[in-house]
Formats: sequence, structure tokens, C-alpha cells
Amino acid sequence: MKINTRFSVSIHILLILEFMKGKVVCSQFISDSVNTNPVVIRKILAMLKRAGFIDTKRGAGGSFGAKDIEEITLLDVYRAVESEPDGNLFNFHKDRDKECPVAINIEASVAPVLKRAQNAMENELAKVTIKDVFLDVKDKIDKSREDKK
Amino acid sequence: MKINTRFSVSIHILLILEFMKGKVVCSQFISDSVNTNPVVIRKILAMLKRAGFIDTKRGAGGSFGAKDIEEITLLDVYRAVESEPDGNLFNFHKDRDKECPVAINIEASVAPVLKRAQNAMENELAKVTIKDVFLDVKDKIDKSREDKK
DNA sequence: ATCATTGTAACTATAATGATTACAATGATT
DNA sequence: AATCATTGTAATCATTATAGTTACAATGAT
Repeated sequence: MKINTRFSVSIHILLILEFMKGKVVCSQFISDSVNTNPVVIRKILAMLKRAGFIDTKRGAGGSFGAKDIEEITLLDVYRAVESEPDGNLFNFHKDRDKECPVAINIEASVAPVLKRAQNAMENELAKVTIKDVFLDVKDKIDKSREDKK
Repeated sequence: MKINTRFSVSIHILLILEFMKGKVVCSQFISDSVNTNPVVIRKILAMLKRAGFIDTKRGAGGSFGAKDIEEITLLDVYRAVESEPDGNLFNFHKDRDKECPVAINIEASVAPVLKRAQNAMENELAKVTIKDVFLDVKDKIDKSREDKK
């Protein structure tokens, strides 16, 4: 069971907008880079906009960053595009037997452990900002240009 | 995007088998407790058997624990029943543009961060054994019996 | 007035999960 | 030897999430 690609595509989008800072970027441009459909990108852009990370210009417009990328952590992005209504990554089978002592007590015993595991993951995501990723990607680009010389 | 219920159902199964130690337990008994179909349970039992955690008796048989539950961590269980062929929880969009510098470099920059996040989660799961959960559930059962007096 | 672009609805395809039916194989019990 | 409970597994179905696609009204710059 994998976490959807919206999360990594969102990072991709935010990076492009930062590299194109000062311009507005159309969804087609981004979808060419990601290799998907512009509408897929526009749907994700809508979520990022709701979160306040980007904004768009309608008409002959496009998207642009609307928040300092140093202020956006990967956890912020993750939360903006992930879909767990109750916020729990892990899942219990519902409507367990109300007579069986194991069925009755398992969730109260196990849920805190799973929550700790989820928190540990989220804490790691919170440590990294889009700026960190941007600088790293920029570094890799610069290095590969040097290599070509 | 939620992680499937197989993981928590597997814990449920291992707990029941421990509580019924010395007996063999049929899939119907377990499915009554979980409130699902016996075949769903048998499929999960097959995975737990492959991992060496349980064994089964065919004929007029059933399942029983086959490994000391102190030796089984939640991470072991997670790995036995989760389905990420490459072992990565997070996902990148494939076949990105081979010209765009962001598309080219994003995975190398971001994948290590995501791997750290996944490792952090797995490390938490590795800290807890089925025995820990068993003792906690047992404790809760005992406490609720005292309360009834 | 024209044109590029967003925002969104509607639809489709694909895949994973979980539930269900069916039944041959097994092995204990009578 | 016959019976019976149970596993192991195939086949099928419903549901859901994801991702891709078409279509088009609304927008706003040129």
C-alpha cells in the first residue's frame, strides 16, 4: 500500500514555481515536466492554493509561489494533499465482536503504538522544508553542469 | 490513503492464538471476533504462516502460534502482510521529463528524506512486540473484570 | 474581439482491498 | 470405511482511491 503520488508531485510543483520565481507558470508547463495531464496538476494546485502555498492568476495566467518556501515543511505539504479524514494512517477493522475480550480491547492497546509510529514519520517530514529540497536540487543541477564541462 | 486492515487484523489473530495457547483455533472463530469472513482470515493466516509466526493443522484442524510472541515485533508483522514490492511507502510519478532539471533531480533529492521518514515509523514499530501488546490487552481485560465487581 | 488559461464537472481505466461462494484436499472421529 | 470439520485456494464481485481525459464556461490580458 503506497502513499499517492500527489505528495511528491506537490513538491515537484513547488520546486518549479521557485525556480521560475517572478513568473507565472501554466499548468501545461508543469504537467510536461511531471509527465501527466494539466488537469491533474490543476487539481493539485487547487489543494496547494487552499493551503496558502501558491496562488493563481486566471485568464491568461498561471501559478506562482505565495509563501516563503522556508516556511513550508514537507509535513505541511503532506497534510495539504493527503486524505485521511481522521488523520490516522493505520486502520482497524470496524464493528468487531462485542463479546470477545481481544476484539474489545485491541484498539485501545494498539492505537497508541501506531500513533507513535505515525508521529515519528511526520516529525521527520517536519524537519525538512521546501527550501532545503530546493537548495539540494539546485546543487545537483549545478554539479551536473560542471561535469559537462 | 490508509494502510490496509490486514496489519491490525494480523495483530488481532496473533493475540487470539496466544490467549488460546495449547489449542488450535479455526478460522471461523477468529472471523467471528474480527467480524469478517473466514476466508479473509485464512488468507492472512497464510501470510503469517509464510513468515513463520503461526502454523496450521489441516483436516479437523485450525491455527496455533508457532513462534515466541516476544520474538515478533509489530514491524515483523507489518512486513509480513504489507505489499510494497520495492519496500518504499512513498511514491514518485514515473517517466518524468528528461529535459527539465527539476524532473531529473527531484527523486535523488527527496527520496532520502522520505526514506528517513519511513525508517522512523518502522523503528517505532520495531520497538513493540506482540508480547507487549498481549500483556497490555490482558491488563485491560483484568481491569475491566475488577470494575465489574 | 481574440486568445490563453484557470476551475471544475463528468467520465473512464486501473488497481487494491475486502467479502463471498465454491469446492477439492486433508485428517481426525466414529 | 464413512462421516465430518476444517484448511487452502480459485474465482468472482463490490467498493473505493487514484490517476488520466474530455469538455467547457469563466476569466482577464492583449
